[in-house]
Amino acid sequence: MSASASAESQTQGRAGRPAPEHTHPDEVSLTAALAALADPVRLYLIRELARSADWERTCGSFDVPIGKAALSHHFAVLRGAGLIEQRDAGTKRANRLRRAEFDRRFPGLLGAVLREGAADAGVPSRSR
Amino acid sequence: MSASASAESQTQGRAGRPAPEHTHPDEVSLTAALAALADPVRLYLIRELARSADWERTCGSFDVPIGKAALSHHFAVLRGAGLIEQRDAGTKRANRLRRAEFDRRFPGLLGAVLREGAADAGVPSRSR
DNA sequence: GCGATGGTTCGATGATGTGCGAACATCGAC
DNA sequence: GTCGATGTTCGCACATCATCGAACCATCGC
Repeated sequence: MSASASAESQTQGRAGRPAPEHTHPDEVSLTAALAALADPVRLYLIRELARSADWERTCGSFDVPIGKAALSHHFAVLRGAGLIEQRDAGTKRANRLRRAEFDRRFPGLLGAVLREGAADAGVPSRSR
Repeated sequence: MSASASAESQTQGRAGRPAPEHTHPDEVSLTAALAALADPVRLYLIRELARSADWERTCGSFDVPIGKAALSHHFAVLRGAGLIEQRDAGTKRANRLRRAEFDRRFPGLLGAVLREGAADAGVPSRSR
């Protein structure tokens, strides 16, 4: 960090919170992207985010049968795969699906995954 | 190759060999499909099979830096994900990518994965 | 028959992933 | 300042996965 506080702009750069590290889809390997998508919980999160407007959903607004710790981990994985962007909003954390960027990096991939309707849809079950 | 006039059936239903169990793409969950694709070795196999004609490549014809046991395992995974079909050909085992069937089940998925060119392409490295 | 080739199966092993609970940090509200 | 809500981080347990070497089995060619 430099002397003058930089970029306190739209992303609501507050001090204190780790200020989530983001990975751009361009820096993500196909294997990593597929691995990030190959999980029922994360798939569900992606699907829900795709149905919602940007920044509409906070991390806690998802009905998943896991604890906070595990959920936080899943969001970190999605972030690391360039699939979502996060922004601090007060005490909560808002999310957005990086559809355009991810689509440019992996054309058709997200579309194919989201097109898959009812099969794996719904709240993921407890069994892996 | 056509010299073998055993003519039991083309899928070679012989006794002895396990006669590889196949899973149709229709019975595969999206999660399972993605998990099967989310591995450098398997991704390489799929890519190579996509470049080759049906039944052209045998299991041992791939240049991968792993032992036979691991390779056999990977083929089993691909089979279980409905991605490939295998047929016994004498002492070898021939493979084919189930492109059409898989495409009907997951439209665009294989295309998106194969479209991804040089990034993860080539012989997979030793590091997972 | 015999041996060589090509794959599969069987443990074992190390790595990775997913889950939890507890402790901690930050923010908004009072 | 204190409290409650929201997430993150830290071990830790447990399951799954990828890999290996060795044993095994079926087939082909001789």
